[in-house]
Amino acid sequence: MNPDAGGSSSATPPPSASQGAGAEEERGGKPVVVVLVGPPGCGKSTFAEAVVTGSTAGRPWVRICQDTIGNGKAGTKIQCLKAASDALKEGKSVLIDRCNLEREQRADFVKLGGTLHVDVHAVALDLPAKVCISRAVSRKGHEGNLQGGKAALVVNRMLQKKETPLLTEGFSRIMSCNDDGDIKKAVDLYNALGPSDSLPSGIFGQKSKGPVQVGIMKFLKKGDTSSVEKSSGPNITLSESKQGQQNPLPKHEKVEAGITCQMEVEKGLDDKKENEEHAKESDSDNVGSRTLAFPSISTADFQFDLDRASDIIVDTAADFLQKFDNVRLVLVDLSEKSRILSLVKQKASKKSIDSSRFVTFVGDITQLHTKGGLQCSVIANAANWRLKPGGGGVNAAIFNAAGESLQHATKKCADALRPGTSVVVPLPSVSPLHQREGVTHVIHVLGPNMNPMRPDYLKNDYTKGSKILHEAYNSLFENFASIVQSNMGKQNSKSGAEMSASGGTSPNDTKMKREDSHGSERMKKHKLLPPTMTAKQQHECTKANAPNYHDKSTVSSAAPNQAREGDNKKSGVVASKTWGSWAQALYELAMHPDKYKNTDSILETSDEFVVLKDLYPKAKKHVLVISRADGLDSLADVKKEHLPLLRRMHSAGLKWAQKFLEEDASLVFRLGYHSVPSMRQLHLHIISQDFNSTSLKNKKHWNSFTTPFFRDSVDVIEEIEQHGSATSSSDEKVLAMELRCHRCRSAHPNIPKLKSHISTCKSSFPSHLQQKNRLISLSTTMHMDCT
DNA sequence: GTTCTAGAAC
DNA sequence: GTTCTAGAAC
Repeated sequence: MNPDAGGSSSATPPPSASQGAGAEEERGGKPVVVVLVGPPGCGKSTFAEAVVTGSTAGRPWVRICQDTIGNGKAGTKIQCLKAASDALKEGKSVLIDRCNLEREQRADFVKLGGTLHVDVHAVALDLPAKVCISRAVSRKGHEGNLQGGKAALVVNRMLQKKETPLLTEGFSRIMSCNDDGDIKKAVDLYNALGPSDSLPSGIFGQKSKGPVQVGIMKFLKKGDTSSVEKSSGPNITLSESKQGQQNPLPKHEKVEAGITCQMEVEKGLDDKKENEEHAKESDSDNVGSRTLAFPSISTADFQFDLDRASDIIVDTAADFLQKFDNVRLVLVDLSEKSRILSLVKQKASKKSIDSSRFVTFVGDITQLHTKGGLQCSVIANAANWRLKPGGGGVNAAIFNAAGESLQHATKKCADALRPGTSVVVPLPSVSPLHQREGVTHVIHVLGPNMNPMRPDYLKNDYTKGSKILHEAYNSLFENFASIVQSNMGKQNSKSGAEMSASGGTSPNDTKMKREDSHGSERMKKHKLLPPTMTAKQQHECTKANAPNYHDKSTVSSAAPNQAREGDNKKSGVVASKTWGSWAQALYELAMHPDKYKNTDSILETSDEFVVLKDLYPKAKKHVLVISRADGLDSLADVKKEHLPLLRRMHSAGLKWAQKFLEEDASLVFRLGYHSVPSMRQLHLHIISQDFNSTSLKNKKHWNSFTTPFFRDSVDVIEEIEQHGSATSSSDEKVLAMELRCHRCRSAHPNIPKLKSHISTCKSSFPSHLQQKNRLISLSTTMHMDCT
């Protein structure tokens, strides 16, 4: 408290209510800034128009639309700010009709409101992505010229970056509309808003999408005994647990000091009566709902070192159990001889972990209740990155046991996972796993992969691998804790109120809780979901844009990726390469060529590769031979074992070059790979050397085909034969090099001049290219035919 | 004044 | 990815 500040005259007028009111009276109203938040196709403009034209209460409204602000054409944010400022000064309320999905994009409008002492509202049009996409795709004559197939891409990309508006940004009111009904209600609300009326502050209409995570420490952490009864740990006797709440284990789950609970021990539970009794007791003390059963992550198919893995399991479990009382972890493996179980058991006992709250269990994770007598409401799945069933092991077993409903539920929650993250999927009650085993939640976890045959292979880098495995378990346990907390919140509304009240600064509980859940959503977005476009989004994008499997020969859009990589590093997830949304198209095609077989872009399909015309050809003839091997994304992944594949891809490329030469004998082809491809899934370019194409537009396009960035297929094959890998790939710096003719090597100041030059340059190709069949022309193919 | 590019925005 | 535009380059 600075007495000077309090006593000083209003050199800088504080945004006090009285001052604001005085100004309003002068202007005869109380303007407001309404920042619309939503992707293209969400109906922002319709909303704004409806408010502007439908106002029944006399409030003057101005729609500030960035798509039309420049004399009917798209303008800048600055123009919008200026227009908004002018309107507000005239006492008019404004609707900011631009996407405003990211905090930074809307910050200036919030600031403007602050400067002019008017309330700033956010209206988030949170319609389902597919609704926005389909609207954006099908609309005609859009002011911002965003329609058709590209709209899908744009919407998807924008939604990835979406940051839910927060009160802490400076909004006095945030309203979420989740469907057209909500939107109508919001329009009605603003239409009925008189010039001097104001709307209540706070957050309205937000759907709670997941378990609340913020505040969980307060709720479960040791030391906060107000809402959680402390576990008494291993010293409690079984009889004392009759009241249930205190002992995390029911008496039927006989946990030895050795902490391994084997199925044999539980055989007696097959007795129906006892089972019923068990179930009853479990229900009453609810231990099942506080138990997580999990398989060892990454140690099966992903071949993670068992010794290291067991250390990490014990470490993360110990940390977790120290932080949270009243929860139980069960490490499950099928075999009695399981080495990971025995290692974990050993290390856990050395570390003196509470053996009643961390147990190892031999059995089938999908039959813990019926066969093992264990009640575990939450089970973890060692998932694959696409969250798809199959593949064998625990993943296949869980998806099989849970039935289709798990697949559907999973799709609703997430589309893909990055190594080191997990996602909670509430298991529908129709699922056999729910009905039979009492599993209410499955948490999919993706760990690090040390298997060269699987995606995201870490090449035995255990520094990275261990970090990711740590992350994976931490993420799993945190998500588990959030489920427990959410359950307890449901059971005990008093505790929930305590949690909110203990938030302290919030004027009302509802607001606080909503903000919390909101924070949790953000956390979920940043931490749990993959930073790149989700598989579902990709799918929808592909559907909307098919065929969308063009090759992107530039890296011009790498910036957002890099930013996201930064985020990953922060959260401990280290990715070798982040593939953007469009970068997935070839992968999608390679995995499911049948889906696209009716497009004329696909020239040939085999078990090993797909040949297709590049959607944005950089020359008269430009096709791609795409490998269909999962996990083989670029030259960096190529090993000796892939040589036969590379040779066959080369042959396929040659065949197509020859076919094109039959049509146009003047062409010359080069076959090669980009050192650093923009799209995942290894693909070989077959490109004619005329570079006569309107799609070749910039320096990066040009340099990606005419500098050492382009790696001739023959050289790649030779290099792998000799060294086992493609070592001499050049980096992306060469893409910024000066523009030189690929024939005479003359330099040119810009793309148009260069293109003009190459259209007439008749120089022979550099001698280096004329060797080893790097160039394919009629003469070379004739020669090849002879030999 | 016109052309071109880089970067923002979609 | 494409479109658009401000400002650099000519």
